[in-house]
Amino acid sequence: MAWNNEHKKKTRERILNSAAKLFAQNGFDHIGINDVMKDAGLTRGAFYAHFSSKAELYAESIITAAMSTGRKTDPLNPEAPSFDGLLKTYLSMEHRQGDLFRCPLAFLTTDITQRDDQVRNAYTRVFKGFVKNLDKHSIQQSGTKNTTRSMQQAVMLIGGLAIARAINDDELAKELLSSCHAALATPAL
Amino acid sequence: MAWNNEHKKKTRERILNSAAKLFAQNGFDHIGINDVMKDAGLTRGAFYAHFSSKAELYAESIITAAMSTGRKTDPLNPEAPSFDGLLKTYLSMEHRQGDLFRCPLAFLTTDITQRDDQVRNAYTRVFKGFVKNLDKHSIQQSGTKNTTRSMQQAVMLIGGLAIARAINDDELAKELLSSCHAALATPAL
DNA sequence: GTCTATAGAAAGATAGAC
DNA sequence: GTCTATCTTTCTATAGAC
Repeated sequence: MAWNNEHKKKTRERILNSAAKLFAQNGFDHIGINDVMKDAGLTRGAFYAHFSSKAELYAESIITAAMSTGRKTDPLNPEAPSFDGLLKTYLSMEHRQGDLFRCPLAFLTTDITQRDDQVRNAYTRVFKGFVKNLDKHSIQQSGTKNTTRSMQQAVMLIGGLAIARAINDDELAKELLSSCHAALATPAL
Repeated sequence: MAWNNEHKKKTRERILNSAAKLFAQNGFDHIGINDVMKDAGLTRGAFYAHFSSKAELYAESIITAAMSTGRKTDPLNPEAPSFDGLLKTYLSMEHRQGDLFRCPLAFLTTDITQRDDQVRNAYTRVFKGFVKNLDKHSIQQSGTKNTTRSMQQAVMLIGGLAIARAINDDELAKELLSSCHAALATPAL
């Protein structure tokens, strides 16, 4: 019984990690339950022993993806990079590519709009956490918290990356990402 | 012959307008050719007399949607609003709702990432035009052109609206939109 | 819990009548 | 050019064996 529960939990996590990766890269509609299960080393039929629907998996995978990239952005985590290190990483061409890490806030922005409340709640929760982390960085840097400024910073990061991913011109994407970096690195924002 | 060609052109435009509206509101995968044709007052089978594929229709509909909202943003158009009027309109809760107008750059940002080059080229072209219009506003206002700043402004507008549409919390969305407006109205950007 | 098999629905694209 | 009918594929979700 204890072993079974442990095994089920591990399997569930494997499914979630596969889902977080595949959904972020390809969007909800282009990934089937089959794809996720295959990536996790299982088959279709086993899915419903872990989740009740594809939408539920999607919502949970957003939280999973956010946690795996978000640990690196919490300034209270001793392993987290500096604010400028965060900017460089987040607004990099590697992040745009999405092979190693992918923030679901930027990779799934408009994908979320078409989903049910279960999914949109998950996205909203992750966005609030993202802004809260930027608030913490503000406090560390300047001693003051300014949520308006944190939201502007969030838009510049998430929006900049999302647009850089949409456009089909690598040079323009580089210029766009570095423009966003410049807006955040100077005292402007 | 002349009448037929004129009629075909009108029909094609009706299809494009329906597509621009439905795709922007619902994304590529949730709108079928059937939905578009029904909205245009026709049926499925007639579609392929006008377009060769759904992807081609999507690419063209992005240009159509951009033109219908973009005329209002070109400062060289005498009917266009002031820069601050543009900010207010673009970052409004009505635009977030999308009933009257919808900028495809913000409504389809991550949707584009999954499509073929035909579609991504259209999006990229529209984005470049958007930045160019912001450049023109800069010149009118301050006499100097600053493309880096125009890109930052574009990200704040497009990204802010896209995120406001994704989150499931009207109050937070209002706060987010007004934060973006504040960033653009002050001399900061 | 995981498998194979399948039901049932939706949608892109084509064929052929008018 | 537009219609109806259809081919074909894809995918969610369920049933039942092990």
